[in-house]
Amino acid sequence: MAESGDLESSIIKTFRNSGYRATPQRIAISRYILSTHEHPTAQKVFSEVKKDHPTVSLATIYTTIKALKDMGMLQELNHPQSETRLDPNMEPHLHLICSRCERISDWMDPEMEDFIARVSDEADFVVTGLRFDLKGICKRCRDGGKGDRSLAAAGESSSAKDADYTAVKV
Amino acid sequence: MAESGDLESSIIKTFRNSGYRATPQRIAISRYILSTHEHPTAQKVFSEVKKDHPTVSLATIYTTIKALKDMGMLQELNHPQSETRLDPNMEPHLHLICSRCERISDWMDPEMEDFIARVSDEADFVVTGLRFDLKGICKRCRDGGKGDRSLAAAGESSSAKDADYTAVKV
DNA sequence: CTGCATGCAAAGAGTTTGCATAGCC
DNA sequence: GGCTATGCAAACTCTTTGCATGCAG
Repeated sequence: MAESGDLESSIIKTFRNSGYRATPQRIAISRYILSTHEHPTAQKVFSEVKKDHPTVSLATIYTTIKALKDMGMLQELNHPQSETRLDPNMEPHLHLICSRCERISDWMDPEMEDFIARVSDEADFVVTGLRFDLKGICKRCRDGGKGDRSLAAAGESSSAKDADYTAVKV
Repeated sequence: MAESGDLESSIIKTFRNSGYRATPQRIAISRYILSTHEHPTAQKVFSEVKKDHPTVSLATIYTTIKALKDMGMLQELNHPQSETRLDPNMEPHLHLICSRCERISDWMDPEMEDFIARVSDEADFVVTGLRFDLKGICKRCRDGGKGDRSLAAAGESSSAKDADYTAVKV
Protein backbone atom coordinates (compact mmCIF):
# COMPACT_ATOMS: atom_id res chain seq x y z
CA MET A 1 0.00 0.00 0.00
CA ALA A 2 1.22 3.49 -0.87
CA GLU A 3 0.86 5.09 2.55
CA SER A 4 2.66 2.41 4.52
CA GLY A 5 5.64 4.73 4.81
CA ASP A 6 3.46 7.45 6.31
CA LEU A 7 1.93 5.05 8.79
CA GLU A 8 5.35 3.77 9.70
CA SER A 9 6.84 7.18 10.38
CA SER A 10 3.82 8.23 12.40
CA ILE A 11 4.14 5.05 14.46
CA ILE A 12 7.81 5.82 15.09
CA LYS A 13 6.96 9.35 16.16
CA THR A 14 4.22 8.17 18.46
CA PHE A 15 6.50 5.73 20.23
CA ARG A 16 9.32 8.23 20.64
CA ASN A 17 7.03 10.98 21.84
CA SER A 18 5.84 8.67 24.58
CA GLY A 19 9.35 7.67 25.56
CA TYR A 20 9.28 4.24 23.95
CA ARG A 21 11.97 3.02 21.58
CA ALA A 22 10.85 2.36 18.06
CA THR A 23 12.15 -1.12 17.36
CA PRO A 24 11.50 -3.06 14.14
CA GLN A 25 9.28 -5.51 16.04
CA ARG A 26 7.15 -2.77 17.56
CA ILE A 27 6.81 -1.05 14.23
CA ALA A 28 5.74 -4.24 12.48
CA ILE A 29 3.28 -5.15 15.24
CA SER A 30 1.78 -1.66 15.33
CA ARG A 31 1.58 -1.36 11.57
CA TYR A 32 -0.38 -4.58 11.36
CA ILE A 33 -2.75 -3.82 14.22
CA LEU A 34 -3.42 -0.23 13.23
CA SER A 35 -4.08 -0.96 9.59
CA THR A 36 -6.27 -4.05 9.82
CA HIS A 37 -10.01 -3.92 10.35
CA GLU A 38 -10.42 -7.51 11.42
CA HIS A 39 -10.02 -6.93 15.17
CA PRO A 40 -7.30 -9.56 15.54
CA THR A 41 -6.34 -11.63 18.57
CA ALA A 42 -2.84 -11.49 20.02
CA GLN A 43 -2.17 -14.87 18.45
CA LYS A 44 -3.27 -13.60 15.06
CA VAL A 45 -0.95 -10.61 15.37
CA PHE A 46 1.82 -13.02 16.36
CA SER A 47 1.39 -15.22 13.30
CA GLU A 48 1.09 -12.25 10.94
CA VAL A 49 4.15 -10.47 12.29
CA LYS A 50 6.16 -13.71 12.28
CA LYS A 51 5.98 -13.70 8.49
CA ASP A 52 8.34 -10.73 8.39
CA HIS A 53 10.01 -11.20 11.78
CA PRO A 54 10.34 -14.95 12.30
CA THR A 55 12.07 -14.59 15.66
CA VAL A 56 9.46 -12.34 17.27
CA SER A 57 7.99 -13.69 20.50
CA LEU A 58 4.49 -13.58 21.90
CA ALA A 59 5.83 -11.68 24.89
CA THR A 60 6.82 -8.85 22.59
CA ILE A 61 3.36 -8.85 21.04
CA TYR A 62 1.79 -8.45 24.46
CA THR A 63 4.28 -5.79 25.56
CA THR A 64 3.65 -3.81 22.40
CA ILE A 65 -0.11 -4.11 22.81
CA LYS A 66 0.25 -2.76 26.31
CA ALA A 67 2.35 0.16 25.01
CA LEU A 68 -0.22 0.94 22.32
CA LYS A 69 -3.01 0.91 24.90
CA ASP A 70 -0.93 3.13 27.12
CA MET A 71 -0.54 5.60 24.25
CA GLY A 72 -4.28 5.52 23.55
CA MET A 73 -3.93 3.90 20.14
CA LEU A 74 -5.82 0.76 20.91
CA GLN A 75 -8.44 -0.89 23.05
CA GLU A 76 -9.15 -4.50 23.87
CA LEU A 77 -12.45 -6.30 23.38
CA ASN A 78 -13.19 -9.19 25.75
CA HIS A 79 -15.89 -11.72 25.20
CA PRO A 80 -16.74 -14.77 27.26
CA GLN A 81 -15.19 -17.98 26.01
CA SER A 82 -13.01 -16.29 23.44
CA GLU A 83 -9.68 -14.58 23.22
CA THR A 84 -9.23 -10.86 23.63
CA ARG A 85 -9.43 -9.02 20.34
CA LEU A 86 -7.88 -5.68 19.47
CA ASP A 87 -9.56 -2.57 18.15
CA PRO A 88 -7.58 0.40 16.83
CA ASN A 89 -10.74 2.48 16.34
CA MET A 90 -10.82 4.95 19.21
CA GLU A 91 -13.91 6.87 18.09
CA PRO A 92 -17.21 6.08 19.86
CA HIS A 93 -18.72 3.25 17.85
CA LEU A 94 -20.47 -0.04 18.28
CA HIS A 95 -19.50 -3.56 17.28
CA LEU A 96 -21.57 -5.89 15.15
CA ILE A 97 -20.34 -9.33 16.11
CA CYS A 98 -21.45 -12.16 13.85
CA SER A 99 -22.09 -15.41 15.70
CA ARG A 100 -21.49 -17.39 12.56
CA CYS A 101 -18.31 -16.00 10.99
CA GLU A 102 -16.98 -14.34 14.16
CA ARG A 103 -16.29 -11.19 12.21
CA ILE A 104 -16.49 -7.93 14.15
CA SER A 105 -17.57 -4.84 12.22
CA ASP A 106 -17.51 -1.29 13.47
CA TRP A 107 -20.65 0.81 13.23
CA MET A 108 -20.57 4.55 13.77
CA ASP A 109 -23.92 5.98 14.76
CA PRO A 110 -24.63 9.70 14.97
CA GLU A 111 -27.29 9.28 17.65
CA MET A 112 -25.18 7.26 20.02
CA GLU A 113 -23.58 10.22 21.70
CA ASP A 114 -26.93 11.85 22.38
CA PHE A 115 -28.25 8.63 23.79
CA ILE A 116 -25.26 8.26 26.09
CA ALA A 117 -25.45 11.88 27.17
CA ARG A 118 -29.08 11.41 28.18
CA VAL A 119 -28.39 8.21 30.16
CA SER A 120 -25.39 9.85 31.80
CA ASP A 121 -27.59 12.73 32.84
CA GLU A 122 -30.51 10.65 34.08
CA ALA A 123 -28.36 8.17 35.95
CA ASP A 124 -26.12 10.90 37.38
CA PHE A 125 -23.09 8.98 36.13
CA VAL A 126 -20.05 10.71 34.59
CA VAL A 127 -19.25 8.64 31.51
CA THR A 128 -15.59 8.34 30.53
CA GLY A 129 -15.72 5.30 28.28
CA LEU A 130 -18.10 2.97 26.53
CA ARG A 131 -18.43 -0.45 25.08
CA PHE A 132 -21.42 -1.36 22.92
CA ASP A 133 -21.65 -4.74 21.19
CA LEU A 134 -24.48 -6.24 19.20
CA LYS A 135 -24.34 -9.98 18.64
CA GLY A 136 -26.19 -11.54 15.74
CA ILE A 137 -25.92 -12.68 12.15
CA CYS A 138 -24.40 -10.47 9.50
CA LYS A 139 -25.87 -9.98 6.05
CA ARG A 140 -23.05 -11.87 4.39
CA CYS A 141 -23.74 -14.99 6.46
CA ARG A 142 -27.48 -14.82 5.88
CA ASP A 143 -26.97 -14.49 2.15
CA GLY A 144 -24.10 -16.88 1.76
CA GLY A 145 -25.42 -19.77 3.80
CA LYS A 146 -22.82 -21.14 6.17
CA GLY A 147 -20.55 -18.12 6.03
CA ASP A 148 -16.82 -17.95 6.45
CA ARG A 149 -15.77 -19.57 9.68
CA SER A 150 -12.09 -18.89 9.18
CA LEU A 151 -11.96 -16.69 12.24
CA ALA A 152 -14.25 -18.87 14.33
CA ALA A 153 -12.90 -21.16 17.01
CA ALA A 154 -12.67 -24.66 15.59
CA GLY A 155 -15.36 -27.06 16.72
CA GLU A 156 -17.06 -24.61 19.01
CA SER A 157 -20.71 -23.85 18.60
CA SER A 158 -21.43 -20.18 18.24
CA SER A 159 -24.82 -20.50 19.91
CA ALA A 160 -23.07 -21.24 23.19
CA LYS A 161 -21.41 -17.85 23.02
CA ASP A 162 -24.70 -16.11 22.40
CA ALA A 163 -25.70 -17.06 25.92
CA ASP A 164 -23.39 -14.33 27.14
CA TYR A 165 -25.35 -11.53 25.54
CA THR A 166 -28.71 -10.34 26.73
CA ALA A 167 -31.20 -11.89 24.37
CA VAL A 168 -33.01 -9.56 22.00
CA LYS A 169 -36.25 -10.71 20.47
CA VAL A 170 -36.01 -10.46 16.72
CA MET B 1 -35.64 -12.41 53.70
CA ALA B 2 -39.22 -13.56 53.48
CA GLU B 3 -39.27 -14.81 49.91
CA SER B 4 -36.16 -16.96 50.09
CA GLY B 5 -38.40 -20.01 50.19
CA ASP B 6 -40.12 -18.96 47.00
CA LEU B 7 -36.85 -18.32 45.24
CA GLU B 8 -35.56 -21.67 46.42
CA SER B 9 -38.48 -23.66 45.14
CA SER B 10 -38.43 -21.86 41.83
CA ILE B 11 -34.73 -22.64 41.51
CA ILE B 12 -35.43 -26.30 42.20
CA LYS B 13 -38.17 -26.34 39.59
CA THR B 14 -35.98 -24.66 37.03
CA PHE B 15 -33.21 -27.18 37.48
CA ARG B 16 -35.53 -30.17 37.32
CA ASN B 17 -37.39 -28.87 34.31
CA SER B 18 -34.10 -28.66 32.47
CA GLY B 19 -33.03 -32.14 33.50
CA TYR B 20 -30.55 -31.04 36.15
CA ARG B 21 -30.54 -32.39 39.66
CA ALA B 22 -31.29 -29.88 42.36
CA THR B 23 -28.48 -30.39 44.83
CA PRO B 24 -27.97 -28.31 47.97
CA GLN B 25 -24.81 -26.79 46.47
CA ARG B 26 -26.54 -25.77 43.27
CA ILE B 27 -29.44 -24.29 45.18
CA ALA B 28 -27.15 -22.26 47.43
CA ILE B 29 -25.04 -21.04 44.50
CA SER B 30 -28.09 -20.10 42.45
CA ARG B 31 -29.85 -18.43 45.33
CA TYR B 32 -26.86 -16.21 45.96
CA ILE B 33 -26.24 -15.30 42.32
CA LEU B 34 -29.88 -14.70 41.47
CA SER B 35 -30.63 -12.54 44.47
CA THR B 36 -27.57 -10.31 44.59
CA HIS B 37 -27.23 -7.16 42.55
CA GLU B 38 -23.48 -6.82 42.90
CA HIS B 39 -22.53 -8.76 39.75
CA PRO B 40 -20.17 -11.08 41.61
CA THR B 41 -17.13 -12.94 40.32
CA ALA B 42 -16.92 -16.74 40.52
CA GLN B 43 -14.50 -16.34 43.40
CA LYS B 44 -16.95 -14.09 45.24
CA VAL B 45 -19.71 -16.66 44.78
CA PHE B 46 -17.30 -19.30 46.05
CA SER B 47 -16.49 -17.43 49.24
CA GLU B 48 -20.13 -16.53 49.89
CA VAL B 49 -21.42 -20.05 49.37
CA LYS B 50 -18.62 -21.51 51.48
CA LYS B 51 -20.13 -19.81 54.53
CA ASP B 52 -23.04 -22.26 54.42
CA HIS B 53 -21.38 -25.08 52.52
CA PRO B 54 -17.77 -25.18 53.68
CA THR B 55 -16.86 -28.15 51.48
CA VAL B 56 -18.10 -26.69 48.21
CA SER B 57 -15.46 -26.53 45.48
CA LEU B 58 -14.76 -23.92 42.82
CA ALA B 59 -15.38 -26.55 40.17
CA THR B 60 -18.95 -26.83 41.38
CA ILE B 61 -19.33 -23.06 41.23
CA TYR B 62 -18.23 -23.09 37.61
CA THR B 63 -20.39 -26.03 36.58
CA THR B 64 -23.40 -24.43 38.24
CA ILE B 65 -22.72 -21.14 36.46
CA LYS B 66 -22.59 -23.07 33.21
CA ALA B 67 -25.91 -24.74 34.01
CA LEU B 68 -27.53 -21.41 34.85
CA LYS B 69 -26.27 -19.93 31.60
CA ASP B 70 -27.54 -22.95 29.75
CA MET B 71 -30.98 -22.41 31.29
CA GLY B 72 -30.92 -18.73 30.35
CA MET B 73 -30.86 -17.49 33.94
CA LEU B 74 -27.52 -15.74 33.76
CA GLN B 75 -24.98 -14.06 31.56
CA GLU B 76 -21.32 -13.33 31.99
CA LEU B 77 -19.66 -9.93 31.74
CA ASN B 78 -16.04 -9.86 30.64
CA HIS B 79 -13.78 -6.89 31.02
CA PRO B 80 -10.12 -6.60 30.17
CA GLN B 81 -7.78 -7.16 33.09
CA SER B 82 -10.50 -8.29 35.41
CA GLU B 83 -12.36 -11.43 36.27
CA THR B 84 -15.61 -12.41 34.65
CA ARG B 85 -18.60 -11.12 36.56
CA LEU B 86 -22.10 -12.56 36.62
CA ASP B 87 -25.36 -10.87 35.79
CA PRO B 88 -28.74 -12.47 36.50
CA ASN B 89 -30.64 -9.66 34.78
CA MET B 90 -31.73 -11.03 31.42
CA GLU B 91 -33.71 -7.99 30.27
CA PRO B 92 -32.05 -5.65 27.78
CA HIS B 93 -30.21 -3.13 29.92
CA LEU B 94 -26.93 -1.34 30.15
CA HIS B 95 -24.21 -1.39 32.77
CA LEU B 96 -22.84 1.61 34.60
CA ILE B 97 -19.37 0.52 35.69
CA CYS B 98 -17.67 2.76 38.21
CA SER B 99 -13.92 3.00 37.72
CA ARG B 100 -13.43 3.95 41.32
CA CYS B 101 -15.52 1.52 43.36
CA GLU B 102 -15.82 -1.16 40.67
CA ARG B 103 -19.54 -1.38 41.29
CA ILE B 104 -21.67 -2.37 38.33
CA SER B 105 -25.22 -0.99 38.23
CA ASP B 106 -27.94 -1.97 35.82
CA TRP B 107 -29.77 0.74 33.90
CA MET B 108 -32.96 0.01 31.99
CA ASP B 109 -33.67 2.47 29.24
CA PRO B 110 -36.91 2.55 27.28
CA GLU B 111 -35.26 3.96 24.16
CA MET B 112 -32.56 1.36 23.90
CA GLU B 113 -34.66 -1.15 22.01
CA ASP B 114 -35.68 1.43 19.43
CA PHE B 115 -32.09 2.46 19.01
CA ILE B 116 -30.97 -1.12 18.49
CA ALA B 117 -33.82 -1.81 16.11
CA ARG B 118 -32.77 1.12 13.96
CA VAL B 119 -29.08 0.11 13.88
CA SER B 120 -30.07 -3.46 13.12
CA ASP B 121 -32.15 -2.22 10.24
CA GLU B 122 -29.58 0.18 8.81
CA ALA B 123 -26.67 -2.22 9.16
CA ASP B 124 -28.69 -5.15 7.84
CA PHE B 125 -27.65 -7.17 10.86
CA VAL B 126 -30.02 -9.53 12.69
CA VAL B 127 -29.44 -8.78 16.36
CA THR B 128 -29.79 -11.68 18.79
CA GLY B 129 -27.96 -10.30 21.80
CA LEU B 130 -26.42 -7.16 23.16
CA ARG B 131 -23.88 -5.85 25.57
CA PHE B 132 -23.76 -2.18 26.48
CA ASP B 133 -21.40 -0.85 29.15
CA LEU B 134 -20.68 2.68 30.22
CA LYS B 135 -17.52 3.23 32.21
CA GLY B 136 -17.20 6.25 34.46
CA ILE B 137 -17.65 7.56 37.98
CA CYS B 138 -20.85 6.97 39.89
CA LYS B 139 -22.61 9.62 41.92
CA ARG B 140 -21.76 7.96 45.18
CA CYS B 141 -18.02 8.14 44.46
CA ARG B 142 -18.21 11.75 43.32
CA ASP B 143 -20.08 12.73 46.47
CA GLY B 144 -18.25 10.57 48.94
CA GLY B 145 -14.69 11.19 47.87
CA LYS B 146 -12.66 8.02 47.57
CA GLY B 147 -15.60 5.67 47.39
CA ASP B 148 -15.78 2.08 48.48
CA ARG B 149 -13.01 0.03 46.91
CA SER B 150 -14.10 -3.20 48.56
CA LEU B 151 -14.82 -4.79 45.21
CA ALA B 152 -11.81 -3.30 43.45
CA ALA B 153 -8.75 -5.37 42.67
CA ALA B 154 -6.16 -4.66 45.30
CA GLY B 155 -3.33 -2.39 44.27
CA GLU B 156 -4.51 -1.98 40.71
CA SER B 157 -5.12 1.45 39.30
CA SER B 158 -8.54 1.85 37.82
CA SER B 159 -7.33 4.33 35.23
CA ALA B 160 -5.43 1.54 33.53
CA LYS B 161 -8.69 -0.28 33.00
CA ASP B 162 -10.31 2.76 31.46
CA ALA B 163 -7.93 2.38 28.54
CA ASP B 164 -10.10 -0.50 27.39
CA TYR B 165 -13.16 1.59 26.78
CA THR B 166 -13.56 4.04 23.97
CA ALA B 167 -12.97 7.45 25.48
CA VAL B 168 -15.99 9.73 25.74
CA LYS B 169 -15.44 13.42 26.14
CA VAL B 170 -17.26 14.69 29.19
C1' DC C 1 -30.32 -48.48 43.08
C1' DT C 2 -28.65 -45.98 39.07
C1' DG C 3 -26.35 -42.43 37.29
C1' DC C 4 -25.47 -37.62 37.60
C1' DA C 5 -22.99 -34.31 40.78
C1' DT C 6 -19.42 -33.46 43.99
C1' DG C 7 -14.70 -32.40 45.56
C1' DC C 8 -10.10 -32.82 44.82
C1' DA C 9 -6.20 -32.20 42.05
C1' DA C 10 -4.16 -31.71 37.89
C1' DA C 11 -4.45 -29.88 33.22
C1' DG C 12 -5.36 -26.00 29.92
C1' DA C 13 -5.58 -21.52 27.78
C1' DG C 14 -4.26 -16.97 27.66
C1' DT C 15 -1.29 -13.66 29.48
C1' DT C 16 2.63 -11.91 32.29
C1' DT C 17 7.24 -11.89 34.23
C1' DG C 18 12.45 -12.80 35.07
C1' DC C 19 16.67 -12.74 33.13
C1' DA C 20 20.61 -12.69 29.99
C1' DT C 21 21.62 -10.89 25.46
C1' DA C 22 20.89 -7.71 21.61
C1' DG C 23 20.44 -3.33 19.56
C1' DC C 24 18.13 1.53 19.69
C1' DC C 25 19.26 6.16 20.56
C1' DG D 1 28.04 2.99 25.48
C1' DG D 2 24.06 3.09 28.47
C1' DC D 3 19.89 1.27 29.09
C1' DT D 4 15.62 -0.30 27.27
C1' DA D 5 13.62 -4.14 24.43
C1' DT D 6 13.88 -8.71 22.96
C1' DG D 7 13.28 -13.74 23.14
C1' DC D 8 12.98 -17.68 25.71
C1' DA D 9 10.93 -20.21 29.26
C1' DA D 10 8.83 -20.47 33.40
C1' DA D 11 5.21 -18.52 36.32
C1' DC D 12 0.57 -16.96 36.99
C1' DT D 13 -4.53 -16.52 36.90
C1' DC D 14 -8.77 -18.03 35.77
C1' DT D 15 -11.33 -21.81 34.20
C1' DT D 16 -12.08 -26.65 32.80
C1' DT D 17 -11.56 -31.63 33.13
C1' DG D 18 -10.76 -36.57 34.97
C1' DC D 19 -11.87 -39.62 38.33
C1' DA D 20 -13.42 -41.97 42.52
C1' DT D 21 -16.96 -41.29 45.87
C1' DG D 22 -21.47 -39.44 47.33
C1' DC D 23 -26.20 -38.61 47.02
C1' DA D 24 -30.65 -37.05 44.41
C1' DG D 25 -34.46 -39.00 42.16
